[in-house]
Amino acid sequence: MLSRSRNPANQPTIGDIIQEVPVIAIHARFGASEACFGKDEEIYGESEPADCIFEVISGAVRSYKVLSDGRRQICAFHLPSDIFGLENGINYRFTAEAIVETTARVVRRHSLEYVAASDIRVARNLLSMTARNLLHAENHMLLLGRKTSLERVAAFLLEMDQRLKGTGMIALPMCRRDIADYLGLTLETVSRALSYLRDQHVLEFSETSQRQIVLQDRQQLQKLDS
Amino acid sequence: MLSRSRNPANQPTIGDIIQEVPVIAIHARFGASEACFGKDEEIYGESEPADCIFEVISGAVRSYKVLSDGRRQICAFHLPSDIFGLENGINYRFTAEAIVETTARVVRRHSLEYVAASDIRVARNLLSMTARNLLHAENHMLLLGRKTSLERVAAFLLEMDQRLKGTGMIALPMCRRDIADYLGLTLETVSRALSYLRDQHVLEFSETSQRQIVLQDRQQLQKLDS
DNA sequence: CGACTATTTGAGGCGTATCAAGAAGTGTGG
DNA sequence: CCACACTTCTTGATACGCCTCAAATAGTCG
Repeated sequence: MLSRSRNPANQPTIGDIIQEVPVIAIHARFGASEACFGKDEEIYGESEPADCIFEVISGAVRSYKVLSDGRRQICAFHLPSDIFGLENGINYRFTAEAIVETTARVVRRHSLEYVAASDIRVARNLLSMTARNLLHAENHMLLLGRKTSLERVAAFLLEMDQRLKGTGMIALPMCRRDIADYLGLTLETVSRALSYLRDQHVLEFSETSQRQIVLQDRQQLQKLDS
Repeated sequence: MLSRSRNPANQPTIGDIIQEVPVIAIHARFGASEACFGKDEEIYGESEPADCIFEVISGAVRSYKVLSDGRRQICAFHLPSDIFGLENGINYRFTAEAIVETTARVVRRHSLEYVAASDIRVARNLLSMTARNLLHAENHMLLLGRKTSLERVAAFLLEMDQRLKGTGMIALPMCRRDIADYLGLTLETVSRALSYLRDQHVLEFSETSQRQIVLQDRQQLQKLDS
């Protein structure tokens, strides 16, 4: 099972949604294709018709909402093997942009819905994906409503470490402003929190880049996450 | 169709989930019963086994998470005809408490899942409910991450007005602290925002109670909501 | 009526935002 | 490979919005 083997965290891929069929078969069954997006390129805009569903192959994507005066809230980052663009209504609820050069598998929505209408296992996978997104959103509400800046940054680092295979070596694809807009802070506050954690020997920046972070004391981070 | 007639906003009731069967029939089919909860009584606790699904008949319920030091984030208020306690995982993700004296229809989870496993229309209704919850959570993330206290209170009033039939007469079942914990603020800040809106003639308190609010300028509120 | 809870209002403090400047990193063309 | 422009990140100084603490008022219920 191709789609299972690269899926340790039990997150369904588009292959899993149509029941563990190897990715190759999905292409045949759904006419899935691949698309490539440059850095900062928009993949779709908020309230556009939601025609396609995407699975990140490589790169990273941000999904966000904006207020009329430009304040932005990033609601999720999508990393390789993540699915995004799954909608129940007619239109997309977010704008999605590639954070770095990104390739994605693209499935037409009606193809998937056609199968889901007759196959209850497909429908159940759609439900479990949506439930997973809901779980993440609810935890993020607690973070945005009640955690301090340090707690937010600690939670972010733990989330990224976990999603980037938990090696303690985090290669962040996104800039400080993206992190800030995800955590409901400013980029300066994020930077200060990271510097503080570095001074406390909880983490280290790599020599080459401030986006490469090495976790040195995960227990301390977990304590900060409350 | 009983369940349709009291359902103008197209929110599925437990009746709708099993396809528009009148409520009477649900009781027979699922063995649904009714339960009553006193003010501040816990309905279920976070991470308890999620055995039951509830539909508010009368009253109001809050669903919340807490941090170890007591900070609380209310993620949703449940009003009459709302369903809550629907989980995809094994355990509840929130604590649910009655805000006032509340009666609810109770359905055993496995009864519903038994039907959903074979009936794709039931499964699709479960998906659409979860998607609706997700939509609300995502909008609330924007509020918690990026809106000012005044914008949050304005958004709250508009949400409550809409859910309480949009008459402009809002009888809030919850106290200021509950509102604050829903909006990621303190109760004093909520109180100050409401007083400010009263001074601006955007709303009025009823003579009898500060929980009865009359909206006088909804346009102004919508402007504040960004 | 009296005890208790909920709400309002005020004064002051704190945490994060804002503004600003410099350092570090990245990319491009010569 | 370096020079230059540009973006990203860090750090400092200050401002401000919301929180905290406190007290008075209003509302609720026995």
